[in-house]
Amino acid sequence: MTPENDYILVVDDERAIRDMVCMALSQEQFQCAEASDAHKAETMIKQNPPQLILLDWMMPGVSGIDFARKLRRLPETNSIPIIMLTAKTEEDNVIRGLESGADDYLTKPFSPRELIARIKALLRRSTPNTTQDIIKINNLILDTSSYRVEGNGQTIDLGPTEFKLLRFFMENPDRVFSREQVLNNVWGDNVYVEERTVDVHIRRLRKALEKTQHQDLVQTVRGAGYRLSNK
Amino acid sequence: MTPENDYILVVDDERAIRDMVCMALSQEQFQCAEASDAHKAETMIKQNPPQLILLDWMMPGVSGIDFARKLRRLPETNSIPIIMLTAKTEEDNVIRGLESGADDYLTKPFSPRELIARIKALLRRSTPNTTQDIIKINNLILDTSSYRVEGNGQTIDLGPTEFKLLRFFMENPDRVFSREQVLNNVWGDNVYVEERTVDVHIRRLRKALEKTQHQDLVQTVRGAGYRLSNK
DNA sequence: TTTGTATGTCATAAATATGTCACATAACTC
DNA sequence: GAGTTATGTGACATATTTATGACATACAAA
Repeated sequence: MTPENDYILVVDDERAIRDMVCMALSQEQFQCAEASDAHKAETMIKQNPPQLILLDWMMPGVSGIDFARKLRRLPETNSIPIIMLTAKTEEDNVIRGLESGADDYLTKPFSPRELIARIKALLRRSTPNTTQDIIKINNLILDTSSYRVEGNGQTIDLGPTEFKLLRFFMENPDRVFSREQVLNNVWGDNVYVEERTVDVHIRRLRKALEKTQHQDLVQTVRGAGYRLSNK
Repeated sequence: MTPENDYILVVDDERAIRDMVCMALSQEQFQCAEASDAHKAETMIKQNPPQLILLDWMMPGVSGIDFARKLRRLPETNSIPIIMLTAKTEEDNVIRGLESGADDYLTKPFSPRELIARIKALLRRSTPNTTQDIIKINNLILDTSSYRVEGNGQTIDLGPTEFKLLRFFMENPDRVFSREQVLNNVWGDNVYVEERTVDVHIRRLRKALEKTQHQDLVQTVRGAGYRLSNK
């Protein structure tokens, strides 16, 4: 499993624990990914850094402690929150865990609810820096948190409707939507406007995109609707 | 006791606990201040915000939970890490504590070493955000401790609300906030004022900023809200 | 109390966005 | 190519959103 964006990485050699945790996470709308050892975890983190790591203390090969230390040393992983999971309850271990760079420490068996609560507490603190919802397609960058669109380095000015329209298409690239579907998704249901109104807004969007050499991005599919090309 | 700068505030009605904790803290070079109830704590926090708060769950008058919630609601105290101390060990309480805004939760009796380790783990993470008394964006310098704003060398005079507003935007540059979000973050929740009031204060802020050649810093994003441009 | 500053709200002006129409173009059918 | 249909495009009246000045009230300092 390789989630697209924000997700929590569970690193533990015990399959049962991983399953239990992932189940609990998914019920709270968290994306979840698993790794059975430190090596696999490292690869996954490199490819797509998670928002938080749940790390088992004991693992074959590299121990959780060493792995945490390593993550803390690298600037690109340094700021990812780590919660350590372990059967070891002795005080010394807790302290060693925390000192190795973990942000929190939970002893097995732990309650899923407490785990979730601790995850949320950690994310609450660390998200503000990370929260950037950016979608990239074909040199086009749309940032939903700053309401900015950039193409080939230049800023593109869009009206509210055009922004929503582009966002919708960028969230579903390469898919054709009928005018009715566009209306329902961008304008919302229960709003009545002429279907041809979509054409006009597509026009306005295209015009704005032309200014930064994005010629054929929004394509017409005759008889079917429109599509944002990803090719 | 009123430490000058960075310090950790211990809020607990039990003197013995306070003494024990402060002893442990001072051995680790942490400054320490004590408060025996929420009311006193509030006054101290207002005068000189601590770097971290150790908060007892049970206190006469306002409970630790309610106090934590309150701190989380106010923007100026929102980022101070809280560790909750308690005799209550039941899972539900842990969760309630964490959900009320605490960052960590320790049950009495706890080992001073574990407490220290958890404090360090929290500070390690939160210091970068909190310690920055001075925020700089685009030739604008805002000093949260002296309530001064300077732009291109000149001092800018702002009213309290405008200052908080600017501070909020400077802490979250390049992000668009709706009027409602601005109200919640700058005025605080549970305060009812018209959304349009934000417009007026934005106007006053802009006017003040104009005097030092900061023309287009606070931008309107039609249909969405306002943004402090970082570009 | 007086004086001065700060704050929230309103009314109105100004700016911008929106939906629709009419007509131009392009695409498809036969 | 003529006829037919779907889409592109500019213009425009209207609606919506934001800017701004004024004002009454609250609050604090003198």
